[in-house]
Formats: sequence, C-alpha cells, structure tokens
Amino acid sequence: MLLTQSCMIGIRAALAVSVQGKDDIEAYRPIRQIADALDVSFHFLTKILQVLTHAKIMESYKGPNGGVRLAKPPEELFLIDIVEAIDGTSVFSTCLLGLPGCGVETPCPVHDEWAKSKDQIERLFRETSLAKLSDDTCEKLLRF
Amino acid sequence: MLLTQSCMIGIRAALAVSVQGKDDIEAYRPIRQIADALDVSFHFLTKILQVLTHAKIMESYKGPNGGVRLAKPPEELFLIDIVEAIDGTSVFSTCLLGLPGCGVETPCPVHDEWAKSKDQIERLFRETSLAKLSDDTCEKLLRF
DNA sequence: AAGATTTAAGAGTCTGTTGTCAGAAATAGT
DNA sequence: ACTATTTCTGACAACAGACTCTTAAATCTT
Ligand code: FES
Ligand code: FES
Repeated sequence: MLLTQSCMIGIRAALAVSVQGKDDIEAYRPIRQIADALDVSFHFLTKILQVLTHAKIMESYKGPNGGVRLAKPPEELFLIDIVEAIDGTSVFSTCLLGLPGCGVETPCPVHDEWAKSKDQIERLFRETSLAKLSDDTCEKLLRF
Repeated sequence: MLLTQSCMIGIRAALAVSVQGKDDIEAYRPIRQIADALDVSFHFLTKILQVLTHAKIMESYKGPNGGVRLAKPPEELFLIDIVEAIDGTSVFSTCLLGLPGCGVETPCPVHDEWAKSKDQIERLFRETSLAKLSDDTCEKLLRF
C-alpha cells in the first residue's frame, strides 16, 4: 500500500469535513459523526484527527457543539499536506528498491522509469486541493 | 512504501543472480554470496528466496556448489512476477483511499487521477524484464 | 562412511502500525 | 453550581512485517 491506513482515513475525514462544511465552513463537526459517515472506529479516528489538528490542518473545539473544522479554506489545503502530516513524505523520495538516497548518487536500475511515476504521483498529491475533491464528490455523488 | 522490504530485497537478489549468471546461466549462486553482495542478512534473504523458489521463479540446489539460479531465462522474468510472488498484486488494484473495489463500482474522488499513475506503475512492473535490468546494470555500472 | 557445505523449515523475537479504552479537561445549557 | 457533551491524553492490547536462530535434510568431497 502506498499510504498507511491512518493516512487514508485522514484524507477521507478531511474530505468529509470539507463536504459537510460547504454550507457553513465555520461550524465544528463532531468526530463521532464523521466516524459514522466513514464507517471507521471513533477512537481511532480521534487519534488521526489529533495529528491533523497539531499540524494546523484542522482546528478543534471541545464541549457541546464542538468537533473539528478545517483550519484553512479548502482551496488552500492539498492532499500532500495531509500525507506529510501523517505519513511523512518518504513515499516521494525513496528508491523503489529501498537503496539509500534515490537520485542523488548513482541511480539504481529502475530509477529512470520509477522517477517518472514518482513525479506524477507527487504532482497528484501536490496539486489536488480539498476544494476540488469535495466539489467533485458533490457533483458526481461519489463515495468516500 | 510501495513495496515491502522483503519484496525490494527479492528484486535486488533476482537482479544479482541475473547479473552474476551472465557468463554461466546454469550455475547455482550461494545465498550467502548474494547476501554479502546486497549487504542484507543471510537468514532473512534465505526466507525471501524460499518464496521465490516455491513460486518457480528460481531453482535451488543443496550442498556444496549449491545455491539458487533463475528458473527461466531473464528475458522471460518480469518485475511483476517477483512482486506478485512476495507482496501480491494488491498495489495495482486497490483504491488510493482504501475503499473496497477500486474502479468497479462508484469511483472515489481521486480515482481518475490515481488510475493514470497506477496504470503507469503497473506497466513499469509488467514490462520491465530482469534481462533489461541486468543489461543496464552492467553497461552503466549501476548499484543494486 | 564421515565430515563439510548449503538450502529448507519452523519457532521465536522485535518493532511499528492498528485499534481500544479509561480518565482528564473544556465547554454549553440549565 | 451541576450535568451532559465532546475533544485530549496516555496507556495498552492485538497484529503484521521484519528479522534471528536452531535444527533438519540434501549433497559433495575425501
Ligand atoms: S535510486 Fe532507485 S529509484 Fe531512484
Ligand atoms: S476507487 Fe479510489 S482509487 Fe479507484
């Protein structure tokens, strides 16, 4: 798997918050409600969202009517921000064969081909905003 | 990481055998010698190569002058064979967000973009033969 | 036949990820 | 002030992947 379980859930949660926040971006969404929508463990999701709040990607509020919301408008939040916060960026910088220091020194036999795919994947994460994803999700009634 | 540690070592080992077998493709290469060349644990490599021999990608022979060799000419062995044997093919068929059944049902919001990268990666593994890799390795004196 | 070499197999350890839980802290409503 | 709600924190169990170790089995050399 390219991303860890935590990271995939983190992205889906951010997307859910973004979609639900379309009408009122200021409102806090309870974690329990998000967990139900994504059909994942409430406690596990709590852990993941804590990482995202520490990374200033989300903001949280305790107590009744509390929950989490995006810390920035979804146009300014990109997938790579979430991946970096949860998984780190190693995916986009490591050698496909696990050799140390991809690209900088002598390349490995698969480097040239892999570099193409790697760049494309990195661009995908770097250029895809939460706004675009939530728009698509609503328009085409996609699942998440 | 896209591939597991075991899988990356498996590919590097197959490549090492292919390179060393350029002069005598019939010869068995001792696992200990391969482990030294790749700088990995002998016992761990043994485990990985057992999987490859069971998958009929390599053949082994016990006793003095024993070891492993490719079961087929390197022109007929592709990276995907090794990945399938060790990691399975899940990388090329799973949803980037971890949702069940990528593509077949309603796609997820990142499906269209991810499908492109996924196909490119799959093609890379499916079309890259051990022969090509070992040729490149020898020509350009690459590391593995 | 005996001993050395080398892979096969299985059990066991270690580590990081996944997932659960209980209690603390903050907040709103009454 | 009290209670209900909700996130925060730390501890911990369960699991998978990574890695080690020991013993067995096969084969060659002498
Ligand atoms: S050095 Fe191996 S992929 Fe870049
Ligand atoms: S359905 Fe998510 S990547 Fe295909």
